[in-house]
Amino acid sequence: MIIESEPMGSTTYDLNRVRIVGIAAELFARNSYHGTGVAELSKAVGLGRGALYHYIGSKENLLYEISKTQVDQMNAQAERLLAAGLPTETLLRELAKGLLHNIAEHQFEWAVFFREYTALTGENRDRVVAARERYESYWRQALDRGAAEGVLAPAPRLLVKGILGMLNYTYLWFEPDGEVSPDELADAYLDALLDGIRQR
Amino acid sequence: MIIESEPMGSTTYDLNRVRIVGIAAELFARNSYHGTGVAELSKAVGLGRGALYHYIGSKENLLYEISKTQVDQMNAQAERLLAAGLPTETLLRELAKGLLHNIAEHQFEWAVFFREYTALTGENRDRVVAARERYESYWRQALDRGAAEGVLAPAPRLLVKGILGMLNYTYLWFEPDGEVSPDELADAYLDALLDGIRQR
DNA sequence: CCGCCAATGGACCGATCGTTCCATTCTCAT
DNA sequence: ATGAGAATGGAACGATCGGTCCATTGGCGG
Repeated sequence: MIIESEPMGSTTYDLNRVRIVGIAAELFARNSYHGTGVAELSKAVGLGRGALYHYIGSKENLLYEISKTQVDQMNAQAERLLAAGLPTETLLRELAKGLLHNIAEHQFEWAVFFREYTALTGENRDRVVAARERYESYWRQALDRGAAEGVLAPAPRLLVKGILGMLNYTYLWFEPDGEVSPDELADAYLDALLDGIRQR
Repeated sequence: MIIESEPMGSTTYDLNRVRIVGIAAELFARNSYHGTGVAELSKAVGLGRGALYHYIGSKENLLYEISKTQVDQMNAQAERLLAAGLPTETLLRELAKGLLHNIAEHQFEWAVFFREYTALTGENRDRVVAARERYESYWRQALDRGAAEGVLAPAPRLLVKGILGMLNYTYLWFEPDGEVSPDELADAYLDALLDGIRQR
C-alpha cells in the first residue's frame, strides 16, 4: 500500500489548488490574512465563491498550507545536511544557503509564515510552531557539533536566535533580481559570523 | 510660544490615551490588527464605543501611534549616540543595548510595528517606513565610521540588514524576566559579530 | 447653584466578513 | 447517447466590521 499524504499529482484539481495557494500567499502577504476577504481572493483567482471553497475547504486551511509547506521543506533539507557528515563550516554555509534560497523564491509565503502564524488556531498553530522549533533545533545541533569538534567557540544558546534572525529577516528586503544572490549573501553573513568584522 | 507636539501632560485625558494605546498594542500583537475588532478593544479598556472614539480618533490612528512611538525614540537615541564621539566599538554596543532595552520593554509594540505596518495607509505608512529607514541609516553610519577609522573591515552594505535582523528578531522570543538581560544579550551578539565564533 | 463642556454608553449605519447551499453546467467513461 | 459526479456561480446566512450620532451624565469654574 502506498500512502501519499500530498498527492502532488498532475490532476487539474491539484494544479488549481497550487495556483490558489500561491495567489492567496501574495494577497495575505500584501494585505494580511485578516485583511484579505474571501471575496477578494475569489476575484483574484477568477472563481466564484462556491468553486473556490470546492478547493480550499476553509480560509484558515489556506493559511496553514502556506505556512507549513516551506518550513517543512527546510526541515527536510536540514535533516539531509546534518546526516551528510559535512565539515562544520560547510554544514553551516549549506544550511544558510538552503534557507536563503527558499526565502528568495518564496518571499510571500515566508512573509505570511512570519507575520500570520498567530492567526492559526488549535492544532494548525501547534504544528506550525512545532515545525519552526524543529528547524531551530537543527541549527543548534550544527553549532553544538562544531563546538564539540573544537572548530567553533562554545556558543551561548542565544546565538542560534541571532543567526536565525539575521537570515529570516531577509524575507523583508531581499530582491530576487538584485545584484546579490542568496548564495553570496549566505557566504557574506557566515564570513562575518565565523571570523568577525573587526579589522585585523 | 511653546509648541508641544505630544502634550504628555498629566491630564486624565492623556493618561487615558496612553492606557488605551497600551492595551491596543497588546491586542494587536496577540490577534493582529485586522483581527482585533473595535468592540473587543472597547471591552478590554472598559469604555463604550462612543467614549473610546472620543480618545482614539480612528483605529488606524491607534496603529500609527503604536508603530511610531518606539522607532522615534530609537532614532532620537541613535542621534545622541552618533553625536557623542564614542569609539566605534562602544558606539555599536550602545546602539545595540538601546534597541534591545526598548524591545524588551515594549515587546507588544514592536510586534505590532514589525507585523502590521503594511496595514497603515497613505502618509501614516510613509512616515513609519521612513522612520524605519532612518534608523537603519544610523547603523550604516556607525559601521562606515568604523571602517573609515580602520577599526572594522570594510563591511558590505548588506551586513546592516543582517545585524538589524539579529537584533530585531528578539521581539519574538525575548523573555524580560529570563536569565539574560538586554545588555548581556547585546554584548554577546557583538562579541560574536566583532570577533567571530570560530575557535582560535 | 448654575451652566458649560468634556466624557460616556449604546443604538444605529451600510458594508463586509467567512461559510453554506443549491441549481446548473461541464467532463468523461460507458 | 446517457448517466454520474466533479466543477461552478451566485444568492443567502447570521455575525461582525469600523465609524457616527445623540441623548444623558459628570465634574468643575464661576
